[in-house]
Amino acid sequence: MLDRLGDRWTVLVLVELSKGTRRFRELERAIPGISQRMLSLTAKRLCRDGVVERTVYPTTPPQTDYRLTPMGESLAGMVSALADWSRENKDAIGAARSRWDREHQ
Amino acid sequence: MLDRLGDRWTVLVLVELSKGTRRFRELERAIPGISQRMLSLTAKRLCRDGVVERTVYPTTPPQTDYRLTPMGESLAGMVSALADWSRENKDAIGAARSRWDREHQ
DNA sequence: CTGCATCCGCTTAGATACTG
DNA sequence: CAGTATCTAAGCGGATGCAG
Repeated sequence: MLDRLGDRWTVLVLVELSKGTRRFRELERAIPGISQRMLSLTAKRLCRDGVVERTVYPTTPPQTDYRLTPMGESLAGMVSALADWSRENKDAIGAARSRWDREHQ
Repeated sequence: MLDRLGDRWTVLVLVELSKGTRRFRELERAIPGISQRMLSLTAKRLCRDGVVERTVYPTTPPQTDYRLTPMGESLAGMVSALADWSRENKDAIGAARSRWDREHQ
């Protein structure tokens, strides 16, 4: 299950959806660098896992809303905590890497 | 920073080290399926990031102890929480996948 | 707008063999 | 025991084109 979190985009999608319901294009714009393909794949997998729910409105142009399920909310909470941790320890990790790289030439 | 957590083995190594100091072989045995190569690479990266510390005893045969740094402890705490979550929601996710697969044939 | 299909290059993991 | 070196195969992600 944790494998999914390593998909590079999954965490970013979860964090964005934790802020509220988003459409496909909104997610794409909110996540710099993600391609349509990866957003589509990531969203599909999250839907399959039952942490994200998709609602399609058959309008023209079509519209699709993505939002977290209750299970997704709880997961996003933990992921956000991890994201906070990484921000807080960003400098310490950078320093550790610099030291390591210097000592190992 | 979160990228590292997606390395598939990183989480397992962190969880194992959260139980206490471990030697190379102990980690290898405790993590089914990991190869020497991946354990070596994973451990090295964690050392570089400053979350794991390595102590080498120049005995024969050689011995190396791995243990979490204080920063590593805090990270391992969050990772363990995620691991617990995945265990608790394992069934729900499995059910969601089965339902999804059935509906999407 | 919201995707899926295809092709392709690159990274990565795994297997294996070898060193100190 | 504690790694490193090399090779190979698979998977992932990006770009592009097309469809509803």
